[in-house]
Amino acid sequence: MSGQPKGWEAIRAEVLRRIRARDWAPGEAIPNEADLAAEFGCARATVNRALRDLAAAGVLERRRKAGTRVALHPVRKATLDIPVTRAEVEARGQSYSFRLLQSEMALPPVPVALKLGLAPGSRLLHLRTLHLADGKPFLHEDRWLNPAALPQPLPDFAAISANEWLVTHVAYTSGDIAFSAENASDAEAAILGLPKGTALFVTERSTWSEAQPITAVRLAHAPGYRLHTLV
Amino acid sequence: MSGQPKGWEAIRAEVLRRIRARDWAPGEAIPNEADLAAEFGCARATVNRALRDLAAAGVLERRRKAGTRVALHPVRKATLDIPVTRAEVEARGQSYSFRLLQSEMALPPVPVALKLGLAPGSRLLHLRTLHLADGKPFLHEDRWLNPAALPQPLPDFAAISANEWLVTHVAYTSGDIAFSAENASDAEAAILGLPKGTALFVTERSTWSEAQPITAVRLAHAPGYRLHTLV
DNA sequence: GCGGTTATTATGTGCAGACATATTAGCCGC
DNA sequence: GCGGCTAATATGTCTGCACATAATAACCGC
Repeated sequence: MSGQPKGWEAIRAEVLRRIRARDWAPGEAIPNEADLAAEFGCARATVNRALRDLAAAGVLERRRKAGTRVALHPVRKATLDIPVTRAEVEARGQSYSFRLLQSEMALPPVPVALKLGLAPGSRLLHLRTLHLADGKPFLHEDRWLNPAALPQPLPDFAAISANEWLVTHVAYTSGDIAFSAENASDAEAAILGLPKGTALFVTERSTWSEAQPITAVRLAHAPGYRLHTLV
Repeated sequence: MSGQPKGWEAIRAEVLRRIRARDWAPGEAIPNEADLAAEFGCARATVNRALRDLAAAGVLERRRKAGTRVALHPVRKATLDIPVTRAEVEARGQSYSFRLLQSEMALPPVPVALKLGLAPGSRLLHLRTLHLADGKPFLHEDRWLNPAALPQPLPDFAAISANEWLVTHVAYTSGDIAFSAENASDAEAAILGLPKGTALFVTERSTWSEAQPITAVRLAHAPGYRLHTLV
């Protein structure tokens, strides 16, 4: 009817405005696509694009035939970027380097083997790497790699960090990430040059390619590390 | 030419397969939309939908005229759900409760005032809340609220947690979240019933409605807390 | 009333064509 | 060779139409 918004982003903005203004209250159904298209004077596909985007953001809930309604619990979703360590350090304007502390075939600890779903007794490549920013310890990486799932030949991990090599040479299909806080053990404190017990920000990740486990890694960040995101 | 995939998801899957199979290597440009549409025997809009989705996932990078290329640094994006504390506790199958420890108008510390962009001397409502899971300390919430930006009247925050009331009564337009690890201070350790120095997982959030600051909050999680997500 | 089948409805997706817009590549004059 | 203008090009978006699909609502026989 009245429509002056142009483009699907304008429509998204207007719908969002109405939700925020409580014109359309949480849990309440909003007009269907055809009606909105008529009101805004655009094609239904354009309205669809806008509403689909809001649904992806968790603001709306849509079901066929049932229609579109304002989400009751705005499950607020944040998206995190998971960069390569080198890029992360360089983005802070610091110089990046790393030292390979250990590289050997070994039997992984039970939790790692379980998590990756490996047969007992499978041996993996165990890498421990210290990443440095401006020469100071930044991150301790403790990684288990499944050679059977990797393209051969493997590189010299003292020359290229496993982190970086994997990103450019192995495509994973799925994985999971967990963040937590831990007190530094004696050993880890020594490696990072910190007092024992210092609170470390820990990232644990495991990745698969199809059904094959590729790697499980634990990253212990030096104090001051913050994972930041906008919503 | 050959195309049998049907639907934009099939096209996305096929493109992804080629990327993973290294048919199209990282950094390399892939055929343009028109060519792919011809190959798959579908409309360009359908290819566009698939490629747009992969670009949103960080797998592809697209620029007008420059074309589409496989992302060099698969800046993997993970989406986090940020639930209300009550829902989070109940999702673990535990019973939720909370205790309001403090509620008073006060002058916020400088970092908080700066972060919210407040004029010096502005007074805010300071709330401290202990959230419990099965009666045990789960989360210590230290919140500064800007009453000027809130709908009146304010509720009794001893009866409904600020967390929950805000979600259902105040729509924010933007905000930011940061995660870090900190050693528990004496005071915080006492509140959470932990030894001093315990590593705490800390979430800091601030939110705005338009240009108005609404709230800044610091959440200190008891040990064992993990933020988890799939990619 | 009750259970199960059928019709209706809102969203999901597809197509072909058109125009908009950002960027690059090439051209031109100096 | 170099700076700046211009044209070419790939993506971004919109339209109007069509059909598919999922889920509800209506109906009907019992």
